[in-house]
Amino acid sequence: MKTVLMVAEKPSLAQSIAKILSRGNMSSHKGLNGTCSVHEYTGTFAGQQVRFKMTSVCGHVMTLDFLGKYNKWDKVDPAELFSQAPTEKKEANPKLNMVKFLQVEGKGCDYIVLWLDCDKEGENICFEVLDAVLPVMNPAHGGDKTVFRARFSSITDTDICNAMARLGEPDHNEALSVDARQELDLRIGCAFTRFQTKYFQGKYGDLDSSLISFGPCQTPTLGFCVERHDRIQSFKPETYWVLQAKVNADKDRSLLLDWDRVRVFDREIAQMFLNMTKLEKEAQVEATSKKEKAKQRPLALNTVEMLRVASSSLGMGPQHAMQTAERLYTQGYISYPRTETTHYPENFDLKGPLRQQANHPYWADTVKRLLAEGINRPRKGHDAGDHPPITPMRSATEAELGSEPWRLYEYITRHFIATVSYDCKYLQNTISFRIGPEHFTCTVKTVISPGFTEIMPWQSVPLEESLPPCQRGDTFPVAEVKLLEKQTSPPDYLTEAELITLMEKHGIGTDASIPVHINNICQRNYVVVESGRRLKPTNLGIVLVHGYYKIDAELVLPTIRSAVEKQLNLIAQGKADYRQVLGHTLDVFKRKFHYFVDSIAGMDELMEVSFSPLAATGKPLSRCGKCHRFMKYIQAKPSRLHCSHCDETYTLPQNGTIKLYKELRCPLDDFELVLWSSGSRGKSYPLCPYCYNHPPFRDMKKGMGCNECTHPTCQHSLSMLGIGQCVECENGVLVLDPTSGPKWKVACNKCNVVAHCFENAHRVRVSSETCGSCEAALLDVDFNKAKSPLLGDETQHVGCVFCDPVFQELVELRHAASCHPMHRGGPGRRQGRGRGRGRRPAGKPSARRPKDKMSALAAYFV
DNA sequence: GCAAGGTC
Repeated sequence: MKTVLMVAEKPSLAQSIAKILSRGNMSSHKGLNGTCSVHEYTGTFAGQQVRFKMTSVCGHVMTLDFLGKYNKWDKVDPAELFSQAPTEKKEANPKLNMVKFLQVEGKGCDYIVLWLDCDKEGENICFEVLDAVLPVMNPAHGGDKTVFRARFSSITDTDICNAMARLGEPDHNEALSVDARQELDLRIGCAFTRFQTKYFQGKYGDLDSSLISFGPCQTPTLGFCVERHDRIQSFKPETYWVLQAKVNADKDRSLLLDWDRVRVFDREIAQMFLNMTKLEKEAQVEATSKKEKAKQRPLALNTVEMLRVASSSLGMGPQHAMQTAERLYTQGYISYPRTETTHYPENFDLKGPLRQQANHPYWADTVKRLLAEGINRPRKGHDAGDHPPITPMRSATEAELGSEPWRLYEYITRHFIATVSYDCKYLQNTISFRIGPEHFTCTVKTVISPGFTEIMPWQSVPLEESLPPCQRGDTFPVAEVKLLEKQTSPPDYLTEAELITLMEKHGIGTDASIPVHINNICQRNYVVVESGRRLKPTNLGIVLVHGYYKIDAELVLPTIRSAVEKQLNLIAQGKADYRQVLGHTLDVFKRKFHYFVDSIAGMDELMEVSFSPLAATGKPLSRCGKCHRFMKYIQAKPSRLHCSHCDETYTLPQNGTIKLYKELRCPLDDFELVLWSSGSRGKSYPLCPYCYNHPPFRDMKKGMGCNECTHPTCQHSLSMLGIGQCVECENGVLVLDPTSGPKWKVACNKCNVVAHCFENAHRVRVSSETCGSCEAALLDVDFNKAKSPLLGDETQHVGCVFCDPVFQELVELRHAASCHPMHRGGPGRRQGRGRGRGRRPAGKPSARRPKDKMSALAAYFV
C-alpha cells in the first residue's frame, strides 16, 4: 500500500485536519522530537487505497544566517554584509530536530500533501519541508505527480474536504518572495545594527543599551513613538473661550447647554458673544428631535484587537498578553490566538461554544437567554483566510486559570458573547435653543435595549436623566450665561494600543510579530512603558530617530517596509525576477548604508548632547595590566571596563555584579582580577578582564572566567579549583567557589548547578589527590572547632564530596542529586588523570558515562 | 551580540 505524507504548519492543525479527514478514525503517536505528532489512517488517494500520515512542523524549519566567520563583529566590515558575506540556511530550532524528524517520517512515502498555512510564509515552509523530505521519499513512477498543495481558508469540515478534493501545487514564486524578504532583512538589519552599535558604544559610556539595533520594523515602530514625543514637545497651548449657558428646566433641575460654535480663539469676539446673550432672560426652544440610534456589537475578535484591549483595559503588555493567550490555547480554553480574521465562516458552529458558557456563574443568564431566544448573526468582518476569530472553547473560572489568564479569558469570552448579541439601542433626544442670536443644544441618550452592552458593561451608554418634555416655541428661563477660558492641551505619549493600530495600518509586522517589535524597542531602552501603558521614548530613542531624520528620513519612515513589500509582491505574483529584485533592493540599501556611514557625524552631534564619552563614565575599579593605571567600570549596558590611558575596552558578563577581587592579578597579563557574582543563585567566580576578551589558550573561548581557564598552575584556574563533572550538564565541571566561605559552594562552570557544602568550615582547598572511585578531586576541609561535624576533636578531613560518607552528609546538590554518577552506580570518569595534567578538561564526557540517566538509575537499583 | 518571520 502506498503512503501519503501530509504536513501542517503546527501540531494542533495536523490533529484537527487529520480528525476531519479520517472522520475521527486515526491512530496517533508522538514524533521523535516530542513536540510533533503523527496521525495515521487509511483512505483513498488518486483512486487507490493508501495509508495517510498526517504530521506537522513548528513554523519555519529553517532560518537564514551568515556563514559563521561573518558573524565575528570585529573581523568583518558591516558593509560586506550587503553582498560579499554568503548566507546559509540553518535549522530554525535545532532542539526540535525537524529535518531529521521529517526524514524519518517521510522515508518511503510515495506522495506528499502540503497543508501549510495559506500565506506567503506557509508557501515558503512548503519548500523547506520538500527540501528535507523529497530526497528520502520513494521516486516518482514515470512522470507521476508526487507533490501536492492543499489550499484551505478555514479549519472546517467542508473547507478541509474541498481542499483535499482539489489539490494544487505549491507556489514557488510566493516562496521566493519570502526568501528575498529574509535575505533583505538579514543583510540590511545586521549591517546597520553592527555599524551603529560599534560606532556609538565605542564612544559613549551611558547609552545603557546592550545593542543599538536597526530593523525595517522596529525602527519605524520607534519612529511612531518619537513622532508623538516631538508633537508634545513642539506643542504650543492656545487659549480659547467657550460660552456656557444654563437654563432652568423646573424648580430643582437645570440643563447645561452646548454652544453650537463650540469655541472661539479670539477673546474679544468671545466677549462680544457673551455681551449679546448674557442679558437674555429666556432661552427659546427652536426644535426638538428624537432619534433612535444603535451602538454596534463588536466584530469578532482577532489578535491585534485582543492585544489592544489587553493593553488599554487590562494593563497587559502585548508580549505578555500573547503568551497568556497561547497558554489558554494550548490548554484548550480558547481557539488559536493568532489570526487576522474578524469574520466567522458561514458554517461555523457558534452555538457550541456559547452552550459551553450556559452555566458560567458570571454570564449564565445572558447566555441562556441568547440560546433560548436565538442568537444574532455576527457582523460581517474581514476574512483573511487564516484562522477563525478568537473564540472561547471551554468554560473556565478564575480559580481554575489564575488571576491574569482569567482576566484575558473573561475578556475573550465576553467579547465572543457580545458578537452574537444584539446591538445596543438608544434614543437620542435633542433640544435646540436660541438665546439672543446664539444657538445652543442639549442632548441626552436613553437606553431602549442594552443588547451586547449587558455582557460588555464598560461599553454601556451612560445613564442620563431624560430631557423635560417641550416643543418648538417653548421657553426656559436662563439661569446663567458665562464665558469659560480654556487652553488646548498637548497630546499624551502614544499608548501601546495606539501604536498597535499604527503598525497595523502601515503594515509594520504581523499579528504574531507586532508584540515582538514593541518588546524590542523596550528592551533596547529606546522607550519605556509608563503608567497607562504609554510609551515614552528615552534620550537614546529620540536621538536615534532625530539622527535618521537628519541623515536619511526613509530609514525611519513607515514606508520603508511597505516599499520593500511592494517589490516582494512582484516576485510573489511572478511579475519580477527574484534575483533582480533582491539585487536591486540590496543595492539601494547598500548606497543608503554608505551614505549613512559617511554622514554619521550628523547623528553623533545629537548623541554628544545627551551622552557622555567613555572616558568620562564609570568608576575606577581594577588596574590595567598594560599601563597599571585604574580602569573604569561602566555599569550601564553593555557593562565593561575601560582603560582611558590605553583607550581599550574590555567587555564583562552582562548580568550580575562586578567587584574587585582582592587586588589579585592574572599571572598571564598582570590585569587585576574582578569577581563576578549573580544575585539569584549566589554563584560567583573571578575573571581576568583581558583573558575574558582575549582567550589565552587554544581550548578557551571568548567570555570565559577563571573557572573555565585551563592555566595549569594559576590558583584561580579550573585546573586548580575544579572538582569533577557536573551532575546535570554534559560539558560542565563543578568548581569550588573560593570566595563563598563560610557557606562554601561548588558551582558548575557551564550551567546553573550550585551545590552548597560545609557550612562550618573556615578553610576549603582542592587537593591534588583524586577519588579512587569517581575520580573527582578530593577536598581538604578545616572545620570550626566548635561546630565540627567530625568525630572527637577532629577538625580536618580530606575526602570526595560525592563518595566520602562524612562529606556526603554535608553536601546538598541543588538539582537532581540522583543524577550524579555516585547514584548511578559506579565510577563515571576515566582513570588516571592527575592534577596539572589536564585533569578536568571540559567538553569531554567520560567514555564510561552511561548513555542515559534512566538506564543508569536502573543499573543502580539492580 | 545583529533582522523578521514562523511556532512551543
